[in-house]
Amino acid sequence: MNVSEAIQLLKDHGYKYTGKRVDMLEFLSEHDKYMSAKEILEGMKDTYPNMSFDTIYRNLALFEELEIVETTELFGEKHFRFSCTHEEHHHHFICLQCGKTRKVEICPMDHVRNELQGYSISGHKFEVYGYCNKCH
Amino acid sequence: MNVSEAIQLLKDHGYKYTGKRVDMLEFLSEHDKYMSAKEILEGMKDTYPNMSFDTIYRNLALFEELEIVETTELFGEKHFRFSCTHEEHHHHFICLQCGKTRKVEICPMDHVRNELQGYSISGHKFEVYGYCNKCH
DNA sequence: AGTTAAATCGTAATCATTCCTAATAAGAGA
DNA sequence: TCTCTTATTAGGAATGATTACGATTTAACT
Repeated sequence: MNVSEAIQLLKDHGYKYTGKRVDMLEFLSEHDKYMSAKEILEGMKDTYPNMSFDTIYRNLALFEELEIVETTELFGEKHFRFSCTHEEHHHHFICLQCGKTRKVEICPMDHVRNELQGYSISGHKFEVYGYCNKCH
Repeated sequence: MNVSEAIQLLKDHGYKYTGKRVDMLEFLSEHDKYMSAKEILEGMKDTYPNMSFDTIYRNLALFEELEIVETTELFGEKHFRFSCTHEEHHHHFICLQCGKTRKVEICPMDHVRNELQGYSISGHKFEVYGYCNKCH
């Protein structure tokens, strides 16, 4: 997934091409880490000083729906990052200081399905938290 | 962990024995599932019709600190359940309908530490979501 | 250029959680 | 049992993230 693909995806679903959406996508793409809505709004300030929270939240929700971004809950706030791969299922190590991530290759579900036979499984979450080399 | 042990733990740490705390502990213990603060307050209404949110949240935070309860985020709200074991590290399958849980024996961290050598790991989260037999 | 529906702004509303202050009650000691 | 000290609590106000809404603007199509 990159910015062009994301824009194409929006078009394919009948959504309009707007400067704000492109800017948000570029900002997300450039910053390879989990960010809060406020941080993303802050990052738009240079180009769009009056961008409203409504626009941020609405577009992020749209991006999430189209799987352009991945989300998680950190410190009681929803955080967003540009989807690092669109094809492969994966998990993350997340730095609690800077929000940067590192892919974790292993998926625990491979080992768990046997244990939960008969249950209807609709999803799972596996995240490792800590501090990256720079923040440690 | 049971109610008596929890009360003893409170005493050992210099906290007072109050009817409200005991009632909360009993309610949590009887309901073997994740519940929101509101649900727990609702459950207290019979015995303590005027119990305040402050009391609920303050005591739940205390219980969490003493590891009497386990917590997780569901549907954007913090949820609480009586700690099912105090000794062993474990994870849960969680029913998104009723909140009931089932222990998952496997911990993915056993397989992940090698992958993340050099990182400072401070925690992790692994939860499986779905619907239990009754709710399916 | 004109039309139309989507997108956006600015602000108000919502909802979970936290904070604050006066009143209450538990535990310790006399 | 009585009093004193301090933790606990009720009630309501404050906070902070997120959502909703009416008015205005703008992208996309004719």
